[in-house]
Amino acid sequence: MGCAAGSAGRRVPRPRADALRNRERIVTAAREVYVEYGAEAPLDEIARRAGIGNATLYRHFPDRHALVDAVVRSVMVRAAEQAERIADEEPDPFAALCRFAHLAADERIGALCAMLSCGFDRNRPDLDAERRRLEGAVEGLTERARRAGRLRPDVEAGDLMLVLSQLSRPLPDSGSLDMGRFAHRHLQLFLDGLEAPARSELPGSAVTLEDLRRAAP
Amino acid sequence: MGCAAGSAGRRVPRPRADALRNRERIVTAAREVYVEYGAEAPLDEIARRAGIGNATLYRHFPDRHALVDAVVRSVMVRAAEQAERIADEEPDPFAALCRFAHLAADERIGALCAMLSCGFDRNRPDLDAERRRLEGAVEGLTERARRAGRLRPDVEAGDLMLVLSQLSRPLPDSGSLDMGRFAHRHLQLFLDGLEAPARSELPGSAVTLEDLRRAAP
Amino acid sequence: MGCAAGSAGRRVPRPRADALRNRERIVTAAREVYVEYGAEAPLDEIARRAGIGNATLYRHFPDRHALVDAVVRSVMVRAAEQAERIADEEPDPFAALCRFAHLAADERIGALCAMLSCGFDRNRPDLDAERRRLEGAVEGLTERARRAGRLRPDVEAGDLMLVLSQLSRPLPDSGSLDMGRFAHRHLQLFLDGLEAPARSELPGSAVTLEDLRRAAP
Amino acid sequence: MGCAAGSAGRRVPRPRADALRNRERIVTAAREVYVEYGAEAPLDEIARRAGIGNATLYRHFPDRHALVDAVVRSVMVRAAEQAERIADEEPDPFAALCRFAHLAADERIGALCAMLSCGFDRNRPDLDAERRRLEGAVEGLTERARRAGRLRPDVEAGDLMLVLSQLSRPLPDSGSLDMGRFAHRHLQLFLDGLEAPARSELPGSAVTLEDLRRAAP
DNA sequence: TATGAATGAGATTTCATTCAT
DNA sequence: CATGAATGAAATCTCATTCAT
Repeated sequence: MGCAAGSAGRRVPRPRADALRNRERIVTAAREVYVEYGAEAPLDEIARRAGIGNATLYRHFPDRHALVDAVVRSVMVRAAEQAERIADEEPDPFAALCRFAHLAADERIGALCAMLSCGFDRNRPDLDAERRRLEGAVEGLTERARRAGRLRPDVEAGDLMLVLSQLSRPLPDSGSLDMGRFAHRHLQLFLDGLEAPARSELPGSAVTLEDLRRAAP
Repeated sequence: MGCAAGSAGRRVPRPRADALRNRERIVTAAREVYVEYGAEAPLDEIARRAGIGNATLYRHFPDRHALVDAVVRSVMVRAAEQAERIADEEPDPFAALCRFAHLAADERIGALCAMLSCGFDRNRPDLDAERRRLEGAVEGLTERARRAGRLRPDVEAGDLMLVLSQLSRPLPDSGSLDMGRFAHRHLQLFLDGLEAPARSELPGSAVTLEDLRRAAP
Repeated sequence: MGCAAGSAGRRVPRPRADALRNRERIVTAAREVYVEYGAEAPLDEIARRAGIGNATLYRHFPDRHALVDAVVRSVMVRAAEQAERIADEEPDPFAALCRFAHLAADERIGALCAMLSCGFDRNRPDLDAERRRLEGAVEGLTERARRAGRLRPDVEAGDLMLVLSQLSRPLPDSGSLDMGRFAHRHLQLFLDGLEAPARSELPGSAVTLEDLRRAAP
Repeated sequence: MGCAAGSAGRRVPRPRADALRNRERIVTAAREVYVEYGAEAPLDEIARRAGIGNATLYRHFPDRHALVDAVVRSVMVRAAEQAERIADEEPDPFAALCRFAHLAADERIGALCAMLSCGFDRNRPDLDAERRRLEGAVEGLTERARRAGRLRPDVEAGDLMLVLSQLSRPLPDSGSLDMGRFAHRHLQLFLDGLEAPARSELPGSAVTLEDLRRAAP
């Protein structure tokens, strides 16, 4: 069957190759720039870094929100892919959780949490699929660890995701400071605590992914 | 005769009472606004909130940096005071650490960590006194807990301060989300881990306050 | 001899059917959009409304001016056709004038007067034929009424055309206001005055179509 | 009694002289530019013409709407003043109406009708006073003429205002065309018709000022 | 001294027009 | 020939900082 004229006469013209490439370059540049400058980064800087005119950026993403959406989506997908891969490869349930956490930190998930938090907005049903995929993968990892008795029972996947994001967030203007070094250290410290038996009753209730989902602006 | 007009023509005018009050109001307003808007808050908004003209703000603080300095100094002092008070009042070394951490989170120390990180800038010797006072107080608390065997020995005061700041940072635009709830929960989770025996070797070396001091932009 | 494939290699390709249809759709869409948005309407909106790509629009009309020309030409032709038809059908000379005026108002001739005024530009000899046809038709109507003593003798066809355009121009952003209602009312009021005997000497001299012709930018 | 500390301790600092002067210059420049360019005139052009920086314009008028409001208010006041003065000076009721109409045309009331139509917006209660003043003055003139039997009884003040605005509107881009000449001519033609006895029943009902008031975007 | 006002530099966004598929 | 994409120039608006009262 031909890939093109499948269904009725509708015109769904396949996106042009160069446009796709540009779109990709914009999202990549945006992720870098967001990590570097924060979410307030000037769009012109993103366009410059992507090597395109600023108006081209607006053709692909009608406003700054749409670009953030795209970056969030891409980050979610990458994180989900890693979670799924690790679930397949790593036999030890807690080690799997740890590997995922450190990899996600390397993915700059914390630097992008400004945007990620938007991604959990219930008003963005267009991110639903990606969100559910990521949630499912992370919940799979935590559930497995919990069943194996390797995770404090009062801790949820949402707790992990939020702490992970916060601990790996760059300090604003922390030019020369290598946050990565701190992030991995503190993440491991935190993970160690997750495996140890509970010592105190935690204040508040567990943070579920549903909580994060309700959190958006 | 006022205390000012000591020698002949020299002018060492004691700051007027209203000027002092204005200065105070500006710093208070700035702290609120920074917590609310982030460090990019428009200076006019701060002036408005303080109930003064914008030019008055510039008379007291020649540029945006000077104002941040003042806010940082005030936050440092408040945190140091609490640390010192708790050290006096709380007999249990680990409980003292915990109480300090939660109180500091309530002080929005995380919301202000953008500015705090500036405060550790080596180029601001005018913050030296306050910084040393805060460092001393927190190191006192951690040292006491460590000696009592209630703190993982591979953890430093700087680790605590940094994690504390990160975990209590508000999510950007987290409108309806009550970060306080999460902050205290995750802080406690982290503190529980600090008390438990080490389960893994932490990556990187301990974060000392000296490290943070070197981190500034 | 066929008109097309006359000599050897010359290319005088008869316009393709679809190209003609596209051209027609563009002009129709442009007229609608101009009435709706004014002459500043984005060309992309016109292309969208016509259901074609924007570059196609440029193929047919090299610049915004050319498109306006085409719309003006089409409006002129429609108005001329009506004037000619009414001249044939309506025995009463003044009633003919009135019917033409009200019909032209319904044609949105006022909404398009921005462009019509361009149409009288002497620099557009390509509109000459259409302009002369419209002028001829309207002058025929006024001349007949004047000869029958039903029209103030100091009034010219150009006066009528200009007043007609002005009175039926939509107010900018007059969202809910039904200009049609006002236009027809005030047009009739004006026409009543045209039939009545002169009460005062009019300032200025009569507006001839030649005047309008010289008016363009 | 001092002019300042009249009532309680409220601070209503008298606007500075230079600011007032600037405000005045902006409004004047805006009126000119609107007449010339239409309501879409670039704000930078207005600022340039007023001889101030563009940001100063924004200090006085937070957005383009606020500036239009100010221009509308000023035009309304000038027109009302003229109507009142003429009512006092001109003994002949119909001549008074005519003088007002021609003067208002000279005031470029038609060129500004884009903005005037906004001025009749019911959502701008801040224009209420000026609007009522103008309405009152014009209704006074028409009522007097009607009572004297010098005005078609089926015509209202609103009809006059609207026709007056439309007939004196400049053609878009009518660079070299002297609209003033046409405006006065056609206005007089229309006014002649208003004094003559009715020849036909007008379509629609009279346009009251209330109608215009309801017309806004 | 305190203040409202002024300002230029920069950010976001739109649009007519050109380019490449 | 038709089209989506690209683009620079311009318009609106914001804000840190300086100026004048």
